Amino acid sequence: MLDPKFIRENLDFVKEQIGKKKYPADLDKFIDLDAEKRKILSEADQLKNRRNVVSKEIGAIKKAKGNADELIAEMQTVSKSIQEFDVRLKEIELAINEIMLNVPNIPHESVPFGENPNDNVTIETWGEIPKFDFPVLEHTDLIEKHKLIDLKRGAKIAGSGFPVFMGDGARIQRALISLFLDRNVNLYGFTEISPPLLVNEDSARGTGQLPDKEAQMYEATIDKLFLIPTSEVPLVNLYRDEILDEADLPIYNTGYTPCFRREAGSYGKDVKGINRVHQFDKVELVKICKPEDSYAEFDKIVENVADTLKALNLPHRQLLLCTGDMGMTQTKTIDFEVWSPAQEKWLEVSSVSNCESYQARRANIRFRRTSTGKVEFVHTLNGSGLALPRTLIGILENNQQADGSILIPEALQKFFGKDKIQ
RNA sequence: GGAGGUGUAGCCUAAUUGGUAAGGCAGCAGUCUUGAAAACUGCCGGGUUUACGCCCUUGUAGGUUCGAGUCCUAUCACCUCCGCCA
Repeated sequence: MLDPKFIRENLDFVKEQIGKKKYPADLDKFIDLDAEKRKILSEADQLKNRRNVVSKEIGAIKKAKGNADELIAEMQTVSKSIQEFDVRLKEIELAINEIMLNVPNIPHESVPFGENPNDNVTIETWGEIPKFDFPVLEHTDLIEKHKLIDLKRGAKIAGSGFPVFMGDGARIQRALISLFLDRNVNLYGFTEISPPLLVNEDSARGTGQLPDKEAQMYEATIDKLFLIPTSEVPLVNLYRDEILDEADLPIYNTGYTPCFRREAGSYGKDVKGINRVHQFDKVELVKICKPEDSYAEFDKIVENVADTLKALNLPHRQLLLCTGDMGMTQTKTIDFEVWSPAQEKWLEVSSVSNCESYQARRANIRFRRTSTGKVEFVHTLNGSGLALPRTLIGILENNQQADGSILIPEALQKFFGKDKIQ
């Protein structure tokens, strides 16, 4: 959510900026409603003040055994007016809220304008794209050959897109999770969090999954809970409706969770194997910090993620997303993509974003600045570090050998327990 | 799932038959001091306002009332006991 005051005072600028993203919003209507709201609020406040003052008088008169019938009669009509104002106010606030929840965040000045993914900018490419002197197998073949993942049985017990990891497949998943968490905690200073996998409606709204991405989430309707599409949701909502101490910032949280996504619109080649699935594992990075620090913290997350990909020796590139390809809540996003030699394309394994105060405003996460004593919204950032399935594809495909075996990256070996799959 | 109890600001604790949230601790600033402690003064939930001020806040949402921490309804969290359960 954007600052209503900022919109009011910079209407043209905001219109221009959000026009660069693909989310329509009726800001003119907001301006009208906002003006009406403030008018009514001030009138209602005056009446409430009158009621408070007179009610006190009535109390004093009653105590002195006097007659307050006239004042009480007046207050009856005043109270009725207040009630009418409050009803109208609630209607307006509901309407404003609906608009505001659909106004996207304003892109950072460093973000390139663009219509679609073609306009994203590659800012760094790392590693050598491997050359093979034998026919390259796709990950779908490799997982079958080594019995790492059983897609058919997964489809049987749950549905298409619910892979069953088994044997070395299950083990390498566990190894990757351990590697990621250990690095995030020991090298980058994050605190490990193991959160609930289901969240309530307020949490889903707090991080911006509702109302924008409702169709992407599985819902436990009887209990009004949502299966998390990313641990960003619980990791940020931990602090919902809180005022944090300045001394506690920045907060660095990392968490491993399964993630659940309905992904209704996907089809075709993209979903082959484990390229895109309904349930997958991910280790997430979340930061809560002061506004003036968020872009430095953003750069640090990007560096951390790149560092981990290098540790796995995975050829990858960084993309600065253009305005048209960004999500609603972000001001700036850098995607990390790993090279798939069999599919001959780049696969997204991480997305690092700064939400500035957008999520904080929605989720009402603030901090008290010691120097001024004032309460301000925090900035929130998140990044994957990393998502497992495509990272696994990268490892399997890039490290395959002529004899069909797969070498395990050195950094992963101590977690995996051996140096190859064969 | 059943029964009972408890929710007041960071923490602890008051508030008469309904009369508009008292106080303490911690914390922050200042005075005093060589420095510190102690003592004293002010601040010490949120919003809004240049400011004075005003509005909101007793878990949450409603209701009754001129007026609700207090009465009524619903709901949530925690504690105790019972049941079920990895």
